[in-house]
Amino acid sequence: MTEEQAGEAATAPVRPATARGSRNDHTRRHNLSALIRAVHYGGPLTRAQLTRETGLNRSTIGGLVAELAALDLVAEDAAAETGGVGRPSLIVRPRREVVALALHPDVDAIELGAVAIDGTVLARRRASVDAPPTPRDALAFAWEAAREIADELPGSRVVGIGAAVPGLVAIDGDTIVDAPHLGWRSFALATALTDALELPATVGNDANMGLRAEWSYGAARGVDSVVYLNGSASGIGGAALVGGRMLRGGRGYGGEFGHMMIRSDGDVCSCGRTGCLETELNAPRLDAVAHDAAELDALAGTLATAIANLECAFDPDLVLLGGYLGALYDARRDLVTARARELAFRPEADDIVVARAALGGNRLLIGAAERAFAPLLSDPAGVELRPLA
Amino acid sequence: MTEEQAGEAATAPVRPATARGSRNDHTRRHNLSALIRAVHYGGPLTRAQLTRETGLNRSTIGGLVAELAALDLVAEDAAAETGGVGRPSLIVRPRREVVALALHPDVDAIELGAVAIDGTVLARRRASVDAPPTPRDALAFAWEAAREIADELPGSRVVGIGAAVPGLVAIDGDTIVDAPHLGWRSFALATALTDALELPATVGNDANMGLRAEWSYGAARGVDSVVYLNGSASGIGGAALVGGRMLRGGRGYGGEFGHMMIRSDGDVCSCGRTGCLETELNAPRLDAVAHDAAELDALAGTLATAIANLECAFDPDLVLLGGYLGALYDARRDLVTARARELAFRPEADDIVVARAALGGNRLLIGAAERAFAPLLSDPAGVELRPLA
DNA sequence: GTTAAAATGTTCCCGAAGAAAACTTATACC
DNA sequence: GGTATAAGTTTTCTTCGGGAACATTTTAAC
Repeated sequence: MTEEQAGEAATAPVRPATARGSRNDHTRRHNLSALIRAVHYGGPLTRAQLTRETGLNRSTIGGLVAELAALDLVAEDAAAETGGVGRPSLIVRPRREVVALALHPDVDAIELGAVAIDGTVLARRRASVDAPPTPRDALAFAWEAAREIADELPGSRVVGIGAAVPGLVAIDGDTIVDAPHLGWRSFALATALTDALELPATVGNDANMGLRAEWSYGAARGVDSVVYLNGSASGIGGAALVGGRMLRGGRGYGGEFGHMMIRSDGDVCSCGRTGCLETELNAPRLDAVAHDAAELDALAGTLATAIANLECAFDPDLVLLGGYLGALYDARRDLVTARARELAFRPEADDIVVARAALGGNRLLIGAAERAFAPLLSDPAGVELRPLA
Repeated sequence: MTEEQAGEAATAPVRPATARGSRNDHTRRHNLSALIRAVHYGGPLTRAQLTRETGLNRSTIGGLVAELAALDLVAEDAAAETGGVGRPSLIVRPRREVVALALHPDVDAIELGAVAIDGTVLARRRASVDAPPTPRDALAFAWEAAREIADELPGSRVVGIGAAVPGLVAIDGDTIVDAPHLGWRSFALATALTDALELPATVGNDANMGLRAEWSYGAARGVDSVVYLNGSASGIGGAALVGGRMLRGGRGYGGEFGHMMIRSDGDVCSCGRTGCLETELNAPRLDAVAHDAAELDALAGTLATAIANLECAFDPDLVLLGGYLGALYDARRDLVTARARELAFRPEADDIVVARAALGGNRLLIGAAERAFAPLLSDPAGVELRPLA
């Protein structure tokens, strides 16, 4: 409701997705959402800060915070230290009892975590596997790990479960269309998780989840125009934030930068095409040339070419690199940046910012949990939480 | 305010651009905006249709339409033909007296048009030029043509002027950073237009304007995930709609697909890089091979490669081709589509839809006018219209 | 120590906005 | 001409946030 003046936003709203009119209570929902989001992303904040940040009247803030407190989503503490003159403002903090579960099945391990609404990972279970897990394996592990975590975190209330999967996930947030490294095809994981755990479930691509986490709590915090490239055992995952929104595309397959053509006379990729970024610049190849400076430079150049191409398409404020691409970038930081700026089409190429992803092994758990939290953040009063048990 | 549940939208909202709270009158503005948008894009609609479309109560619709009518933005007519039983609903239509001016300076001509709020081009003036016009030329022409058009359209009220420029335009919608074919650099065209015509002015890249027009009234109508490629005398312009929003990027340079690398061993481009799409597939080269079927096939293949790459990045619902790329597509329709599907990374590649842009010579005028209308559409009661005189 | 100033929380009242119900009007169908 | 139906109109009601007045809590000045 406040997105009208997109003067300098990275995207300009054109037509509303739906031309729905708005009723009065939408305003309330929007404002509750703004408050819970503020403390979700910004940590504990005083009511005075919330007043300034939202522009709402302090009497209104009082009412809204009271509602969030009644929902047991936030708690109010007296300020420990008083900043200055005047009555100290109450501190509103998100309650860590409010959690989301996050699942990450990958080729070598399955992981489940409980992430609090303030973004901290409260508990996690991990099982290494010799062969890629089947969906059944993942569901069984999720069920057992969830019970263990429930014992570990008594009194928690869970909003749902999010899963980050290395593969193509349909726009419905349910169906895994194709996860080649896991060998999963056309599996409705969210439905299966809901059946198994009796929780709302959402599934997403791992790169999207990673970028979401970095944007919420990591190196892309608050940056609304980001291109993300992550190198992992399952290839190169890509994602983009366009005007503060995740690029998803019509079917959910947007952001697959690992299969953009980077070299027209390149090698044949596992996907059947030639010269994909993922084929020209992958983990085995990187390992092979680890001690050959010249060849490492060449791979860094390939990365720079990819960055320049993505700059051309997205003009992002930040290019974020994770996994082995982050490692390559660290090894050849100046070369990558300089070459990307050299190859970039746009003027002011010195503004190009490349950085390494910040969140470590918690990234995908946090990202998946963010997806699970989304409905609660959009409509704090309309989502039912379930005791974690 | 109604974009919360992005369940199946092409983008998922993550954090609000600003966490601003909302006051009560925002609701009114939002609903007025929804109504004026509905008739702007959808043409005359009955009040009953508006009721259904917005979900608002019919008493509310009555009040809102009355306000829009008092602002002289819409008029209400009795229904000519009654659809069925019951009292006939009044027809709400946008008033053609409400216009925007649109300017399009290009290498071979300057054009100015007046576009009504229903999207019809009411008047236009065009001046062919031998050499690319200077900004001063464009301003002088705009001033004179605006006076002529004012005489032609007495009683009109104008919301502002939009300009579509072949080149890089800064995110501020004012500065032309670099328009190489015009030879314009670092020129604040919007400011200059406002000074000259005493009207609010906005400037945008021609490809963005073209896609905006096609999305509003053309081949991309209502499709929220679109990639657009337009071939013209000034090269290949690109634009993308991501989740219903124009991809702009951090500085406004997003969507420059004409300079994405399409061939690593390609020719040197005017931008200094090699293998840019614009260099591999341009108008002179197309003309040269017009009668050589094999070579034309090769160029169509290049186009298909570009489409496949963009599919990979954006997963759009539609790839729209304009200018000479539209002509090439028409000449090799099956080949382009088939090859793009073959080269595409994503599954269900048969879903890939390529189409030719629909709006003809009015496209850029309509798109530029859309930009000028934007503030009015967002806040119908808050924008002042000036008599066109 | 007392007092003033400042900043914030709290309470109560107000206007604005849309919903809903009741009433009115206009059309089709019999 | 009577009736059903759909929509416009008017009136009343609820909800929401804003704002003023008052209460509370701290710092700073004397």
